[in-house]
Amino acid sequence: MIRHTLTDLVRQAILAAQTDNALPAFEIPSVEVARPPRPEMGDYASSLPLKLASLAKRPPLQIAQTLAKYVPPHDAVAKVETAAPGFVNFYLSPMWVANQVARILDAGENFGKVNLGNERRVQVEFVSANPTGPLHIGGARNAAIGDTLARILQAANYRVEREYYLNDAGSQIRHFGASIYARYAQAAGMDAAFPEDGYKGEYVTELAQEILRTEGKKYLDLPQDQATRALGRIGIDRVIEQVRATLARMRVEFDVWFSEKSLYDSGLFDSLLPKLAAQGFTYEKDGALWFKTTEFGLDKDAVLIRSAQAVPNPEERPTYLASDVAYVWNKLVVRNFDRAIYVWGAGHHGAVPRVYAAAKALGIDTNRLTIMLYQNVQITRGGEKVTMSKRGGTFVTTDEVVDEVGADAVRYLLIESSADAAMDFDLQLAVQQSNENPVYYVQYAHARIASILRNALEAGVGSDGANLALLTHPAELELIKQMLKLEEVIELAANKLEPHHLPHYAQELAAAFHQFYKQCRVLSSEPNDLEISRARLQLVTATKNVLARALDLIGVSAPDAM
RNA sequence: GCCCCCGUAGCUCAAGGGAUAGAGCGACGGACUUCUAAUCCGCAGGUUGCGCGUUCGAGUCGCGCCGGGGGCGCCA
Repeated sequence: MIRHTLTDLVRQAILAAQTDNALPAFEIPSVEVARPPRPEMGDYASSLPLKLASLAKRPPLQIAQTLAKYVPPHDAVAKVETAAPGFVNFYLSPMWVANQVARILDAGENFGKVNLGNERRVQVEFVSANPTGPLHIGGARNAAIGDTLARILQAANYRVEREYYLNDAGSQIRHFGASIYARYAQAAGMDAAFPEDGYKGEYVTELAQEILRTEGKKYLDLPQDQATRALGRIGIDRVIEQVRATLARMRVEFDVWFSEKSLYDSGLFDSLLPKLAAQGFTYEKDGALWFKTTEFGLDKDAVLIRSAQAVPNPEERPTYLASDVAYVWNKLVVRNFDRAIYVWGAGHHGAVPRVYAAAKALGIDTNRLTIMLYQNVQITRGGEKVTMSKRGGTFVTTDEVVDEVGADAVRYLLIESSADAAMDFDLQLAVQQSNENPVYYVQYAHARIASILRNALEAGVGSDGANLALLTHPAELELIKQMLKLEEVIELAANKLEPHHLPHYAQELAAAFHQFYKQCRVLSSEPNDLEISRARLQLVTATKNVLARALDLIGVSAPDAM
C-alpha cells in the first residue's frame, strides 16, 4: 500500500538525517502519512515535523526541509515539497499511478485486501433478535452492520464466522407459546383468553391459523402447559425460518445458528459455576445466586440464578447474564476464537460491563472481545414516527421495507451513517428518492462501464497489451488514485470496526468515474484514437472491478445494466 | 440521581489531533446529433449547541452547562 510505503520513506529519512547529524538523536514516534485536504498540497502529506519540533528542538519547517532532503528516491514519488508550518508533501509520479492499473487488474477480486488479521479466527455474532416475531428495522440495521463488518474483516485477512445467537431459553418462549395457544384455540372456534402481556401482532394469529391448518386440532387435547410448550417450539421454528428468509433477501447468511438453550442442555453453564464460586465471585442471597460484579467495578451485583420463590420453573431461573457467562466461555475457550465481536443495539449497553466482568472472572483476556454498539434506528413515514413494539404488534417489518425500498438501497442506507448516530429511516423518502439515491449513483457507474465494455466487444476493440503510459489526463489519474484508496479504506474500517466508510468511499470512486466519463471518451471512431482507447478500456475494466468490490463489501449488487 | 450515544450548511450525514470544515439531497443557472442525462459543470449556503481548558495546532481530547435519544429489574 502506497501510504505504508511513504510512511517507511519518512522513517528512513529521519534515520538517515540522524546518522548524518542533520537531526539530533531521539526516539522516532509513530509516523503518520495522510491525505491532505487539497490537491495542491500533494497526494499524501505528513505532519510529523510539527510533532518532532520539541523532540528535535528545531523549528518544524526546518525539520520538514531536512526530511524532504533525506527522503530516499522511489518510483512512486515524483516530488517532495515542504509547506508551512511544518508539512512534508508527497506528489505521486503520474507514470507510476498509470501503471497501477495493471496491478489492480492482476489482483482482480483480491484487490483491496490487506493483512491485518493474519488469518486469525474471528467470530462476528449479530442480529440475534428474539425469535418471537418478524425482524424489525433495528434487526435490519444490526444485520447490515454485522454482515458488512464480516465482509470487511474477511478482506482484512481474518477467518470470519457469522453467528446468530438464538434466544430459545427462558420464559419468553412460554409467553410466546401462550399467545399462539390462545390464537390457535380461537381459530379452532373456542373462546380462549389472550394473555395480558402476550404478543399481540397479527402474525401470531396467522401463525396459529397455519399450525391449525397443517397440524390440526391435536394440541387442544393436550394439557395446556404441554400444548403451550409445543406450540412455542413450533412457533419459534417457523419464525426462525421467516427471519432466515428475510436476512437472505438482504444477502445475509449465517454460518452458525447458536442455541442459547444448548448452553444449559450441554451442562456448560453448570460446569462454570464452581469456577466462579471457587474465586468467591458468587454468593447466595434471598434464595438467588448472585454474581459479584462489584468486584469488577460495577455499582451493583447482578443475579445469575433467580430464586425458586420468584420463578417456579427451574429451567427459567438463569438470567440473561447466566447465558452471557456461558456464551463468552463457549466462544473464547471452547471454540477458541481469537476474537469475538458482538454487535448489539445500544439499548443493551447496560449489559456490556457485565459481559466484560464475566470474561474477567473466567480468566479470559478481554482484549479478545469487542462489543460494538449501534444506536437506534426508527422508521418514519413522511417525517411521522411509526411506533414499534413487538409485543404490541405495531411495527413495520424488514420484509415490508425491503419490498418497498429494495435490498440494495436498504443495506446502503443502513450502513451509510456511523453506528454511533441514531437514525431515522424514512420510508417515503427512501422510495421517493430512489432515483436520486446514492446507491444508484454508484451502481450506475458500474452499469455505464459494463455498457462501454459491451460496445468495445461489439466493435472488436480489445485492450491486451495496451500502453498504460498513455493515461495522463488529470481525470484518469484521479480515478486511479481513488481506486488505490480502497486498500486504505478497508484497513481503516477493519481497524476501527466502522463499516460506514465504505459507502462514502464508493460514492467518491463513482464520482471520479463519472467525471472521467464526461471528460474522456473511451471508444472512438477515429483510427488515431485506438491506442488511447485500448489503455482506457483497461482503466475502466479496473474501475469496474473496484466498484464491484466496494459494492460487494457493502452487500450491494453491481448491475451490468440499469 | 448515575451511565452511554448524538448535536457540523435549509434537510440527511462525512471529516484517522493538522493546512482554507466536505459530500449528497433540496434551491437557483447551465451542458446530450458520438460510449447510459439515474450523469456532468457552475452558484448559493457555516460563530461545528454554549463556555472554560489541554496543545505549536481542537469539529475531534478534558471539565462544566444546554438540548435530543437510549439505558440503569430476581425482564429479555
